[in-house]
Amino acid sequence: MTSTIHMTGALDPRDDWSADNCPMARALEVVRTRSAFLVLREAFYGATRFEEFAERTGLSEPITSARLKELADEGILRREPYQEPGQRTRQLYRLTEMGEDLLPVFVALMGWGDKWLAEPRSRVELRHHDCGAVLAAELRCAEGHLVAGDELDLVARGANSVPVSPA
Amino acid sequence: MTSTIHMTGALDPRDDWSADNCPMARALEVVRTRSAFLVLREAFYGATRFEEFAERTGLSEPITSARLKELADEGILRREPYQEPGQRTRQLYRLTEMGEDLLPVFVALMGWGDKWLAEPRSRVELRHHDCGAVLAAELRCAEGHLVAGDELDLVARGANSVPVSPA
DNA sequence: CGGCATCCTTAGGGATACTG
DNA sequence: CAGTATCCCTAAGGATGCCG
Repeated sequence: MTSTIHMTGALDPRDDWSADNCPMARALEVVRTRSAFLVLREAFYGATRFEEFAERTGLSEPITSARLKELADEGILRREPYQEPGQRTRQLYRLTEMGEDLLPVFVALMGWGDKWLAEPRSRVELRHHDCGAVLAAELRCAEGHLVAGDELDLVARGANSVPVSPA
Repeated sequence: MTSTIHMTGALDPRDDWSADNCPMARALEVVRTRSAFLVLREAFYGATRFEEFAERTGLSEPITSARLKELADEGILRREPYQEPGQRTRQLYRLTEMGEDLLPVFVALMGWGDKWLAEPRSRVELRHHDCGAVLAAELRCAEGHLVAGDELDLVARGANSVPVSPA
């Protein structure tokens, strides 16, 4: 099979979708830097305090600080004040719903990395908590069909005719 | 719900999985730069010739050249010689199976970008060719269950007991 | 402990010019 | 058309030091 995405309709979707208006590109911007990725990964692992982030990511404090601030400004992390007795008020950083929604991106990355460049093979994997089975990110349509790589069409939003591939 | 990933077992999986041995981080390395992402996106759109890549991505030729070479070296693109009459032999660049397998990553990015930062809203979407329904990247386990963000366990590979979350 | 300011090094990427 | 080589600018990120 070939995973080329078929394009249909009058306009070349790339014209609408290239450069700044591409949702993939914009999403990638959020995760793209090594530091942002590491901070988010540790957030998924449950880190909440500044020092946890700095220590677990291995990032310098200035970078950790900058990334936490940016991610909070973008709405991906939420600051939550806390106070330990005798200490001043500090901030916790938690994933917002927007941040949690990044999980499929991370799982997709993990699946690909595990399959294709796992040397040395990671000794760790993600499982479904309820049944213990291994996780994967799957491509499915709203009808519930598993979608193979050559069954994608890129179409104008809202068009309701079933698109016909030019190929 | 919270999407914190539960960690189970004797070893802290992060110790095995942090830094260089993290499959997510390694996967991200491949797509991370703006140029690599754009080249891959156009490959999914069906670009094969050098000039197509340079033109559609808007990247300079040197960068296009470097990225095509790197992606080919990494096994994500494959060079394929072709010759037009009277011309010297040139190369086409096609996605390998390894490259095609990146599709869920792109779809996951797209879904997130569409949901959370689509302003202006993209007028384009991905559909299932056969039924016309909109696509999404879903988290499912090998048993076929849809997995919510708080139902993940990070466990040592191959452990066969159903893990119990410490939380 | 939880940060911010400063400085410096390196990697990403554009412009331009050149080659087969 | 399909690239390379060179040069330069900018952004990512570490080290160090300071401050509440």
